[in-house]
Order: sequence, then C-alpha cells, then structure tokens
Amino acid sequence: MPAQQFPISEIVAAQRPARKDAARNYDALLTAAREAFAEHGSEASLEDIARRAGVGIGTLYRNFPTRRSLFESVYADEVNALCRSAVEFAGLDPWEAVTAWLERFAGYMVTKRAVREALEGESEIFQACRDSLYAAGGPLFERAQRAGAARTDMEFGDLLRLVAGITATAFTDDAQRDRVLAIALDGVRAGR
Amino acid sequence: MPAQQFPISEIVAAQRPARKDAARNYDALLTAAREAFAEHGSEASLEDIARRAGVGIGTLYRNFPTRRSLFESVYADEVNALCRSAVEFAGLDPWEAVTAWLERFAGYMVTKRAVREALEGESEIFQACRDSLYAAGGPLFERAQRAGAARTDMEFGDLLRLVAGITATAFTDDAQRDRVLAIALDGVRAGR
DNA sequence: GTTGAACCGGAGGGGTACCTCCGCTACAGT
DNA sequence: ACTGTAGCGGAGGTACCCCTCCGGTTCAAC
Repeated sequence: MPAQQFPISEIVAAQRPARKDAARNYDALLTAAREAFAEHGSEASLEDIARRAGVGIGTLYRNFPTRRSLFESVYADEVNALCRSAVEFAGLDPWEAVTAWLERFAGYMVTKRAVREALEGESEIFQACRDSLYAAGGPLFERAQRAGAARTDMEFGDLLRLVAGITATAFTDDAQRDRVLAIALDGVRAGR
Repeated sequence: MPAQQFPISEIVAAQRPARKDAARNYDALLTAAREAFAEHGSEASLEDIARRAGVGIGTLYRNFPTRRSLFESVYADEVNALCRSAVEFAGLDPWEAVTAWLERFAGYMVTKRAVREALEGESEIFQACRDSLYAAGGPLFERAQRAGAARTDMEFGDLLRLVAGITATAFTDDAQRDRVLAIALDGVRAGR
C-alpha cells in the first residue's frame, strides 16, 4: 500500500478491464476522449471519440454506458495523477509548494474546458475527485497560511476556483497567461 | 451626436430592420439568443432560439445568415451597453471607478460562457468590440495606474482576461464569486 | 489444441439540427 | 382603400448523432 491514498485512486484502478485486448481499447478510449473533451468540451461526439480510438462504437458503450461515465473516468484519471504529484512538493518552502502545485493543476487539466461543470457535479465520482483534490492540495495551502505566506480570510476552495477560472480562459500567449496568474496569486499572498 | 461614440455603436444601430414587425422579431431573436447562449454556450441550437423567440426558423436565417453573425450581434449589443456605462463612473475615485466598471462587466456578460472565444475572434465585429472595450475601460484603468492605485506592470488587456476568466467560472454561490474576485483585484491593486 | 466465455465492430432505427425554398401575410406609402 | 413589396413561417432534404443488438472474433484457462 502506498504512503498516501486518495479517495479517487481505487475507483480509477477498479475500472480498467482485465483482458489484454479489452484493456488496450479502454486506454485508447480514455486517451481519445481526453483529446476530444479538451477540443470540444464535454459535448464532444461519442462516435468521433470511438473513431479516434480506432474502436467500434459498441466497445465505447460497453466500457462507458453513458457520456457522463466516460467524462467522469477521464476526469478522475487526471485528478488522480494530479493528487499523486502533490506529495513531491511537500518539502519545498510553503509558498513555493502551493504555487508549484497550482502550476501543475493548471497544466494537467486538459479537460479544463469542462472542469467548471465537474467542480459542481453531484455524482459520487465528482465528489470523490473534489475530496481528493482537497486532500492533496489543501494541506499545502494551509501550511502556507500558517507560515504567514497566504491570506487567512479565504478557503482552499476559493483558490481552486480562482486558478481554474483563469486557466480556462484563452490568452493571446502563454506569457500573458502566466502574468495574469501571477497577479491573481499576488492577491492570495498579500494577506490583509 | 453623443458626447462619446464607440466603434461598436454604429454597427449595432445599423443592424436593426426598419419595419415594425421585423424590428420586433429582431429584438425577440436577440433576447432569445442571449438566453440560449448563456445557457448552452455558443453551440446553442438555432432552431431552439427561433422557438424561444416565437418566430419561424426562416426569420432567424434572414436576420442572421450564420450562427456567427447572430453571436456577434448579441455580443456587440452587450459590449455597446457596457461601454456606454463607463462614462457614468468617470467621476468616482480612480480605483473605485475601475472596480465599479469591472463589476458591471462581470454582470453584463451574460454570454460569458462564450466570451473567451469572442475575446480572440478574428472578425471585424469582434475587433470593434475589443477596441470599444479598451476605449471605454482603458482610461479608467490608466487613471488608476497614474494615481498609484493599480500596479503598472500589467496592461488593461490582462485585467479583462483576469475578470472574464473568474466570472465565467461556476461558483457555489454569489458570495464566493465576489470573494474570489476581490482577492484577484487585490493582486491588481498591490503594486510592486 | 480445444473450447466457451468475454469481447469486438458496425449496421440500423429513431431523433434532432442545419439550412433552403416558396406560398402566404401584413406593412407602409400613395 | 389599394397595392406592391418586404417580411413571414415552416415543410423537407441532408447530415450527423445517440444507442441497441447480434453474428463473428479473440483471449486465456485447461
């Protein structure tokens, strides 16, 4: 058993089928879906996803009976990877740790065009994703608060929305994105 | 001629048809489209928009030959109203003026779910909208910069993206939205 | 190598969206 | 009031998407 588990980890692992060909198709579908969702939002065509994955539409439906279940799996997969990465930053300076993790949060969320919906989804899996994110990033932020590096009149949830909102926006170039993100984080740092 | 004109103003006025019944339909379509775009993003069904407006699909297509032209008109309409409102705030304290206008920006942009696309659209009208927004809000921001109330290592465009990103995000309640927006604006205020 | 269970692809029925086209309606100018 | 014209609605062809179902295929356990 690993040092730290997140609510989402087991769920993700349990989904993948055992048989070799089935597992290959499952992976191809997740990859194709991640691309399609990133490109067209959560309304992407399921038949297109199956085509991208080089798989029949029937195979898609066998693995993911509903559009929502497919989206949940893609999202859970990304959240899982993101949570596992939080452990790496535990040793850094408190403020550095928060910004480093948020940087990764901003990058990993390929599905960001649809994250807003997910952040308030009601299903069990979205709930587990939220819990996992809080379990992974929350301690980093609270440590920064205790160290006097982050303002204390806000919650970790506020910070996630702030970063999610900014990174979901289209910028003229990456430099502008980083500039704007840094400005917003200055607001978090300031304290008051 | 009004005291101040924005590039978008004439374009908006020129679109509306002259005949009475046609003008009524035009208005109904704009209203219905504003709602539908706010609800489903810029991919909203055109037939649904016509239904909401109580108008035949043919009438929609006569007024707006393409989906893009309809979206442009809705967007231009909102930008126009927003720009005209900037004049009201010219008398306030420099920082107050900026935040008051941004508050309205955040509220008016009912089409916000799709604003990101519009902020980098290539068409003539999107260009005019951008120019209008800069002409309306830019001076407020630069005045705040000269007064030492806003940091000078950023541009007005950065500020717009920042606010647009945050307000396009779903929050659990309005209080959280205001809290997050205030935090981000603290970053703008801080100076450095 | 055999075998049966699990898995596969994609045809096809039903639905919805896009857009065009044309017979009908209602406005506005005389 | 008359009338020509600008404007109207919606039927219908085409295309795509959703989802089910089933005959054929591939895996893995023996």
